[in-house]
Amino acid sequence: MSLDPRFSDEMRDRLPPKHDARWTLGISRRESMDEPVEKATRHLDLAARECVLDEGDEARSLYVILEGAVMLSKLLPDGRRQIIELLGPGDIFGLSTNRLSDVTAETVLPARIVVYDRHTAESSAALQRLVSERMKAQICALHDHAVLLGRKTAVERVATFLMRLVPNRGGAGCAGPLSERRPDQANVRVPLTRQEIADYLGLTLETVSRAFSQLKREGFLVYGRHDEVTIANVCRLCKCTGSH
Amino acid sequence: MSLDPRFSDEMRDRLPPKHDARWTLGISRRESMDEPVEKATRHLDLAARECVLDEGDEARSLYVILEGAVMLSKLLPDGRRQIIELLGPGDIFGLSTNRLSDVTAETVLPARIVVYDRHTAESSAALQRLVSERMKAQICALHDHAVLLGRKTAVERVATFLMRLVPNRGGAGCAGPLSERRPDQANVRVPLTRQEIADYLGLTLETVSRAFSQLKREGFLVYGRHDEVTIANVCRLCKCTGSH
DNA sequence: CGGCTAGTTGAAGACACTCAACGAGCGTGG
DNA sequence: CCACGCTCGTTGAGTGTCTTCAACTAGCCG
Repeated sequence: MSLDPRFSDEMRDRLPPKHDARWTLGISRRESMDEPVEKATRHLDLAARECVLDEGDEARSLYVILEGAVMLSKLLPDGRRQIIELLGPGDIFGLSTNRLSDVTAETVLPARIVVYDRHTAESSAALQRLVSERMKAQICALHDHAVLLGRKTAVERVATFLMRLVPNRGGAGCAGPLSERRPDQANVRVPLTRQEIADYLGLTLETVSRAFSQLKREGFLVYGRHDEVTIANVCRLCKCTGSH
Repeated sequence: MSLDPRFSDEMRDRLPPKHDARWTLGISRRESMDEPVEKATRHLDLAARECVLDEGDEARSLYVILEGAVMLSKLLPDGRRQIIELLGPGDIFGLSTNRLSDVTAETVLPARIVVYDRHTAESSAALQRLVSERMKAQICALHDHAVLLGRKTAVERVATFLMRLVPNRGGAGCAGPLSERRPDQANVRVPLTRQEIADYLGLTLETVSRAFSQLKREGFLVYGRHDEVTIANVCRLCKCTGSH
C-alpha cells in the first residue's frame, strides 16, 4: 500500500482523467473545502487555464477556492513573468490594499470558486476568520518561496516544488516515512507545463527540464504516463531541497 | 524646495546622526505610528541589530512597530540567508499559523515596538483591523519581491531597492517628479550593509557593490558621507528597476 | 600605530540562460 | 489511414551573468 490510497497505483488507472477534484495540487493539503455559510455573490465553475482576474482589474471581492487550483502571477512590462503563488482548496485571493488587483489569477486545474463582495466578506465573522487564517498561511508560504527564489539552486528549486505536490510531507507537519520496510514512494501529478514551473521557480523552461532529467537520471523520479511522476523515495528527495 | 523637507540638503547636515526616528527605511511611507489604544503586554525599545524573535521561537504575540525598522529573515541549514521583508512603522510581525515563528526578526534601526498577547490581539476590533490591513499590504510587498527575486537582474534589483528608500515614489501612489524645472533629486540613507542588501536581494555582497558602482559610474547616484546616497534623478532611476 | 570591519575591484570559474535542433504526443483534415 | 501542423518536452553547444576567491583601501577605535 502506498502512502495515500488516493495515489495508489491500483486506483490511478481507474480515476477519471482530469476533471477529478481528487487531483489538486496537494498544496493546501486537502481535496476540497466546504462552502462557507454566507450567501455568495457568485459561483464560478471553471475549466483549467481560465483567467479569473487580471493584474490591474478592479478587485472588490473575496474569492474562495472550493476545489481545484489557481495560480497568481505578475508580469513585467517586457514580458518576464513570475508565478507568485499556487493556491488550492480553502485558499483565498482577490484582496488588495487599494481596490485594484496586484496579480493575475488563472486556474491551473478545473476549479470551483465562490465570490463574496467586499461588504459580505467584511461583515461575516466566519469569513473574517477564514481570511485571517489563510493570509497568515499565505505569508508563510511566500516567506518560504522567497528563500527558494533568492537562495536555492535549480535542482533544489525543482525538488522543493515536487515535495509540495506530495500531500502531508515536507512541510512543518511532515508525517515522515510511513513504514521502515516499505519504500517511501509517492505518485504525484504535475499539472503545470515546464514553462509554468519555470515561471514559478524563477528559472527557464530548459533549466527546469534539465533538473527533472537529472533527478530522473539519478533515480529520484520515474516518469509515468501523461503528467504523472513517481517519487522513488520522498525522504531522499526531501534532502535535495536544501531545506533539510 | 526638494521633494520632502525631511530630506532636503539644507536640513540634512543639521540632523542628529543615527538615532533619529525620522530616518526610517521609507518603506511604510510614514515616520512613526500612534500606539493602538489597547493595553500592550510589553514595550520594547531596541537599538539597531537587536534580535526580537528567532526562527523557531514560540510566537504567541503580535508585534507592532511604532518607530524604526525591522528585518525578517530565514536561514537554510548550510547558512545561506534570505532577508524576507523590511518592515517599518505600522507594520506587524510575529503571527504564524502554528505557534512557532517561521522567521527571525531583527532591528535594522533603533526601534520602538509594542507587543500584544494573542488573546488581546484577537479580541480587539481595532487591532484586528490593523492586522488585516497590514497583512494585505505585506502580501502585496511579498508579491513584488517575488518578481524581483525570480526575474530581475542585479542592477534592476538594486535600483528597485533604492527606489523603496525614497518616500512617496516608485510605488502605486508615486507622486511623479514634483516640478519640471527642479532636478528630481532625493537623498536617502541606506542603513543596511552590503551583505544585508545582498541577502535581501538574493545576490552576493560583491554583486551588490558592483551594481552600486555601476549606478554611480553612470551618474544615477552620488555617494554622500556615511551611508547617505543622493539619487540624481528619481524618475530616471525608476526606469532601471525593470518595473516601468 | 595596529587591528578590525565594511566596501571596492579584479580575475577566474560555475551555473543558468540563449539559441537551436529534434522528438513525442495529439488533433485535424485530406 | 497517414500526413501535417501544433504544442510541449528534451538535449546540445555556446554565451553571459553572477559567484567565488582574493587582494587592497578607507574609516574607526583602542
